[in-house]
Amino acid sequence: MHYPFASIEEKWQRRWAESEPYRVSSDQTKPKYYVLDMFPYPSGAGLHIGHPEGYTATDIVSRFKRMCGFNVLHPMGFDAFGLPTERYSMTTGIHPSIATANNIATFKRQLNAIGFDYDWSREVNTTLPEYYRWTQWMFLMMYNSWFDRSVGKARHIDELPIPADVTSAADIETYRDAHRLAYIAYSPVNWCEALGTVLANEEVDEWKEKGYTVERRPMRQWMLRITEYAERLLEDLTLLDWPSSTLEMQRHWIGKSQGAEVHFPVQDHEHSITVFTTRPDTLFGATYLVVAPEHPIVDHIVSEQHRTEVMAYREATSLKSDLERTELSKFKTGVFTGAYAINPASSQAVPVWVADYVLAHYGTGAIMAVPGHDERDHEFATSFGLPIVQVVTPIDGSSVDLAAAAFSDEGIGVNSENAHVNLNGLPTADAKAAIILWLETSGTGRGRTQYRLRDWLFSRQRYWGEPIPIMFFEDGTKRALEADELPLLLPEVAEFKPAGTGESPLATVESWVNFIDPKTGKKARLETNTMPQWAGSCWYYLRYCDPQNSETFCDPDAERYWMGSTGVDLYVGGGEHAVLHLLYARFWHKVLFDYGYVTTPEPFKRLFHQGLIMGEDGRKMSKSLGNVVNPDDVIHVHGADALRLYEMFLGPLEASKPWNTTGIEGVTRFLNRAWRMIATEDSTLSPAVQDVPCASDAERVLHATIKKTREDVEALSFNTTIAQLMIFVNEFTKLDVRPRSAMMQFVQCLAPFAPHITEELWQILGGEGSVHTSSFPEFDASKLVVDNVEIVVQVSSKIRGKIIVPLDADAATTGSLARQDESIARHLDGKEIVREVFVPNKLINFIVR
RNA sequence: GCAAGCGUGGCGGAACUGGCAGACGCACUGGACUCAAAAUCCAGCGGGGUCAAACCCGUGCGGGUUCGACUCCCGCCGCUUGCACCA
Repeated sequence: MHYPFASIEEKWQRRWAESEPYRVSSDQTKPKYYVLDMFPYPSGAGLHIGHPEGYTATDIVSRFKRMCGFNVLHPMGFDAFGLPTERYSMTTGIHPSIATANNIATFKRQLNAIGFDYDWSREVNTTLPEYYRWTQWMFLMMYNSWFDRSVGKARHIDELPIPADVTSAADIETYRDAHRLAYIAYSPVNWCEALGTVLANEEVDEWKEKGYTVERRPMRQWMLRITEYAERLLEDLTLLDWPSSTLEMQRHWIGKSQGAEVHFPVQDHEHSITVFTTRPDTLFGATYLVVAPEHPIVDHIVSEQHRTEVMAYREATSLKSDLERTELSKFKTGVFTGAYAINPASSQAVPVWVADYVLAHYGTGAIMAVPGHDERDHEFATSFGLPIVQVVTPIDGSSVDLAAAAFSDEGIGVNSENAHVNLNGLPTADAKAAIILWLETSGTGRGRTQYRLRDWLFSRQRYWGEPIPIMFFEDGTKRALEADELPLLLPEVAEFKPAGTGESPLATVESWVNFIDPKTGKKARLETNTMPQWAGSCWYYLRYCDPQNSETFCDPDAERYWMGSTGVDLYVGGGEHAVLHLLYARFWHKVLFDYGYVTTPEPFKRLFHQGLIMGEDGRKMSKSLGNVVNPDDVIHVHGADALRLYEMFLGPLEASKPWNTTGIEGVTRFLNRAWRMIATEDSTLSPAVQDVPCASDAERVLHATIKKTREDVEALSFNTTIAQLMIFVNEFTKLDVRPRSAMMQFVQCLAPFAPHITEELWQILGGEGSVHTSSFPEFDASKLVVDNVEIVVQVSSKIRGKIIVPLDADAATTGSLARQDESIARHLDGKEIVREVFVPNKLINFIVR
């Protein structure tokens, strides 16, 4: 006999839609709690079973916090720009905005069917002009900013000091452009000549498999200067209550390393090659240099004799994907340029090579190779017969065979001496300091901190994204739109095919691209690149605080209230966003912070990643494996409350765990038992429920349940909360007469988990108003205290019995009671007790000989 | 290769700060109810051992610390995730 979940859920969802009990209050006198989900990309496939996991978790927390007296913000929205929709439109001809609207409608229907408490009046949709207007506004904020390293923060571009020798208007603009946080650069992209388009990284493999050629080609791109924030992004990680693995990943992604740059003059040229190294102490062992194939100096220094070979190598490199350049190439390749550079420490002439194991975008794009003390250089030197010199020896004085392998540990300097500096005998740390001092005094280099983090390639050659609000005039100058000219709308088009020139489909919309600028009267052409999908999600959490505002992205009062002191109190989402989204959003937030638009240096105080729900076979759910579970089906058979409860009961929120179809019957059974504990089959109050006081044993279970629910919900440990609620039902079902007040408090504990059945039971019990706006029950610690406790008795650390003693009995009392126990007496018989270990209310241990 | 995390019954998982391993649920077994089945209720359910008990073994493997280790330390093995020539 099932409780009537279908009619109950339908009824309450309808009532909630009408009465809006979850409408966010603007009452700022109450303490706020901001709990946020990572908003979904509304794909055509609808909700999958993984979505409700994190969403149920935040829904439970939001309902719990509301019942605890907080003003709760628990919003939802859609991150709807993106490639899949654009590709769908290319094949179907349906406009992306139509497809997006349809998909969002499906998502909302499905989300509402699960009974989430979103206030839909605060919904955001990144593709609506009222929203992306502010995304563009923030882009312009960065465009109009430079990073003042002396104070470590962004300032308006007008405040950028212009050097005295920069005088012409054009030069000043060029100088400013070189400092803007949003700037144009020529950056390599995946270009496919046959398709006439730029491909996203994730598309490259797909097209290569189909036989297309994809090359890395530098193209004009917008970049965001996130690297200026590297140090702050790294340091402020300490302010966060995040999973340690995510913090570690962000640290690694930022990749701070200390070292030095060293200038190597090139023989018979004016040029010198600057390298970055983290082991400047090995400078005397640098026997050759390697520059990245893309390094501009190659053109200048390559000898005639080697030019053909070097250029061919460079060409071959551009055809390799990043993957082929790294993982798949087992052997290092490279070619000699014919040029030699002077090692400033040893004064030796060393050959300059080009090799793709050196990355153009890291450090200076050139390295000094120390094959004796670096594995990669060793491998390369061995392949090409380059000399290997030892300049570091192990601390323990043992000898190493550098012909066989590099010695890359720290150690003691050897063979490292010239007229001015001597590293011999110095431990690595001291040697580093000594050589950096010499580099700086001799002008051949300097100490330097390097970050692995790269500037953010911020443009996409796509239609379905935010247009970049910049226009270019025929005279080569450009103008950014003013705030009052936003939003710059996407034009309505019927074709989404790329322009064929590497530009976005927007380039083909003549009426949009070319126009007369009303402010200057000049003929202008709009930027045709659009922003990447990450853009909209960089600030959506701020828009939820004040979603309808047409004057500003978020009213300062609303921002201060909802984001003040902690930022978002709890942010739940998949671990796949551990680096990019969370790093980008932190970056934007810091720029906003520099201008005082936001109150906190960090947007998300506490972060939690829900684990993956796997298929019943333990493998990742996927259509091709046929192991996908559809939430609509589960709701149809078991109800939304059972779905919610089961997803939370499956295991710890952060763990990945397999779905189990019979498992959900367990929670269904629990809900049925809870129903029968309180109500009859006719949905009236069970005659067993009466206005009687609680017996003390039952009362202890009740208070333990309240305590456990309060504590475990805070800790997001929902599976153990549910286990306790099950214990409650098991205990109280045994009673022939069940106190009404205990039943009501139980219903309140269950309410955040199963909002529909509890609302109905609350009504049956005669509760006032909605259970979800009632006050969460308090527990009384004195009701948890027991008179007697069971104590474990061990003899020589082996459990030999259990005894009941009064609470807080002392060692003497416990010891004598224990000795009276028959089994204990037998084990102690004829033995000498050499020691007694006593833990109050837990155990007593007799150590015997 | 580097980094982080995880290994507990047939299964999902619990176990505070080192103190009764296996809460809760699934599956399974037996019983009650039923003409029968479903549903429901009751009981059992790590392995060995015993008529029953006593007792022995048991948290990936090997060692260590401790009166006492799932928990702490060292070394392996396996799995998951992320990064991947970052000089």
